[in-house]
Amino acid sequence: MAAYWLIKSEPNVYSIADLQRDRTTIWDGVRNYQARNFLRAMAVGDRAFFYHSNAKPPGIAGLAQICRTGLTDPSQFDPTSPYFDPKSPPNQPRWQTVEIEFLEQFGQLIPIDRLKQTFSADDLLILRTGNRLSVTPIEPAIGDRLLTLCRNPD
DNA sequence: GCCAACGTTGGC
DNA sequence: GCCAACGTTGGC
Repeated sequence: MAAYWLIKSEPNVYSIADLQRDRTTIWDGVRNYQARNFLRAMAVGDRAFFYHSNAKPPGIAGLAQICRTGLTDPSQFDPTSPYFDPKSPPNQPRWQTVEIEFLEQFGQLIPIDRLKQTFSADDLLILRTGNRLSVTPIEPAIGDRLLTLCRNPD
């Protein structure tokens, strides 16, 4: 049973257009244990809403699919990476992640205001004020409704 | 630029 | 283990 997730990215760092261009990417740089645990729980075939944070306006831009799981995030061992973690033991890496592939970019971005009109903070954890988790789960029924909204916003 | 809401760090 | 200080995220 494929699950839904929501992943956040600042579009000036990595956008849905970048994912479309690359087709796939390793979702590196997550350095929060709760978010990492969600990454560990992902399965191939799960779908992730791609949210643009720190954008004007912020909102859901597209959809991706998990295509590989259980990867060791290579950036934790790269001293030149902003995500370098010198405390991560090489024989027991702290940070795992997944590879995602582009599925679609929605015809228009679904701004956070629209999400708040349709869903509660219990439905979508990103709507909770002060929430900083970059990876969050979405219940199947909510995900179905959200996908319908994203594809038919008008 | 402001600030709420965390997570992390480090002294004790 | 406690907790104050600090840093970060991210909407507004």
